[in-house]
Amino acid sequence: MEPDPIRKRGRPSRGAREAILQATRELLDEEGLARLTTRAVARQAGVSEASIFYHFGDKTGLVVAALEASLDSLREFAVGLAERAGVGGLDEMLREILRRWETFFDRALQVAGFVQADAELRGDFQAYVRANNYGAHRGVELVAEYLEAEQALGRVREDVDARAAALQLLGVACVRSLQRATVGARATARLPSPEQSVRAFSAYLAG
Amino acid sequence: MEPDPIRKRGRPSRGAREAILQATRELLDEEGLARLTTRAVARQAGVSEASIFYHFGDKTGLVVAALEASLDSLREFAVGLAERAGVGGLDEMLREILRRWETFFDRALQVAGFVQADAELRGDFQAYVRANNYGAHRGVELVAEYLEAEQALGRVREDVDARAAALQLLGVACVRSLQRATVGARATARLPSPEQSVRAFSAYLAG
DNA sequence: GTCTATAACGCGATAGAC
DNA sequence: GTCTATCGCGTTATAGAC
Repeated sequence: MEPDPIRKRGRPSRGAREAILQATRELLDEEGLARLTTRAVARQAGVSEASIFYHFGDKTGLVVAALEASLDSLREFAVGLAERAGVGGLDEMLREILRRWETFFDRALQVAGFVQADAELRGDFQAYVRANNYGAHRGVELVAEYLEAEQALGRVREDVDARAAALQLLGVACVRSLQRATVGARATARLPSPEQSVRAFSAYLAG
Repeated sequence: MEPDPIRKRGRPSRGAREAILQATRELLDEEGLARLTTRAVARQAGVSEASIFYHFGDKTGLVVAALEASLDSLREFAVGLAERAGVGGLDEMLREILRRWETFFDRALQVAGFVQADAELRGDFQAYVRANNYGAHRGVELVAEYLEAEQALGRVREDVDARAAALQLLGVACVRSLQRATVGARATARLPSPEQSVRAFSAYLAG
């Protein structure tokens, strides 16, 4: 996916598609989804606007292609989660879960909120999410499976509701991410720290 | 969009300001922030675009004025929360908290995400939030104060970390709201229900 | 496949009459 | 205070040459 780490300058007569995707990711991080225009992407990638439409059909196709890649990291972590029950400390893993999902929510919130702000876009986006079986419930299920695996190992009390607990844990990450988005990165310090949250949470889990 | 649905009776030669605000709120709910144009507001309110700029200076002034009002309901509930400790069942109150914040997050997520999607807008918005001392930490503090008041009454265990617990509770509301935004209203059924969440949560609080 | 050029449109905002 | 009319700009997307 990243054969050419050199920033594209001039006209890439081959590899325009990759240059466009790379430029899109960069602009998304720097400027945000609302400022992402086909014009800016073309300029950053060193191609013409027409090439974007040739390769991706329309602007939506471009954005979807660029965002899909962002999900890969969390997906990889999440699907292997239950298998790692018993490995390392429980608190350690809970912190890692918090950290991973917080990073994910940073992007998800941006996309979700942007899409939510446009009634027509919203419908299309929800259909896309459903078709790919994305959604918060997937995360809850995977984390719950991990907690259940820990229950089987005796590190989590049997009478804990794993799904409810998983939702609570992801909720902490979600609010922290929202706080960062609305008040700024440093303002997350005004919330209970991840360490404090995990300590309280594992006190509950371990009884 | 049929030609001129005439939602407003005639031209409000007085009360144009109120008509504009009302139209703004309606359009925000119906179409979303991204589709909110001064043109659409003018049409819905039955005034000219120029009147909007006369009364609110620019589009931002209009949006801020309209959104401020949306906060009133939660603010009123939240500041009186601690005083209502001991009133009614604990579970009942937890459900009410969940319900109130979920409604709030439905709007907050939309605004936060939209703003997050524009780098320039983001800075201005964060400054505004800080100036008004808004942010998730306010909610955490107010809910924590309620839980502490319940601790004083003996309905919540003394060794529970009230702030960490408050963050968990609001987190549940936040994820549920995000699920609704991304997957659709009915998809919240794929998460643990508010009742299930409250049951697990109060089992933790009460020991 | 990629370019240049431009069409077609909607936007926020303003000028000036009344 | 409110209107009509319009300006200037940025946007997505397309046509047609090469």
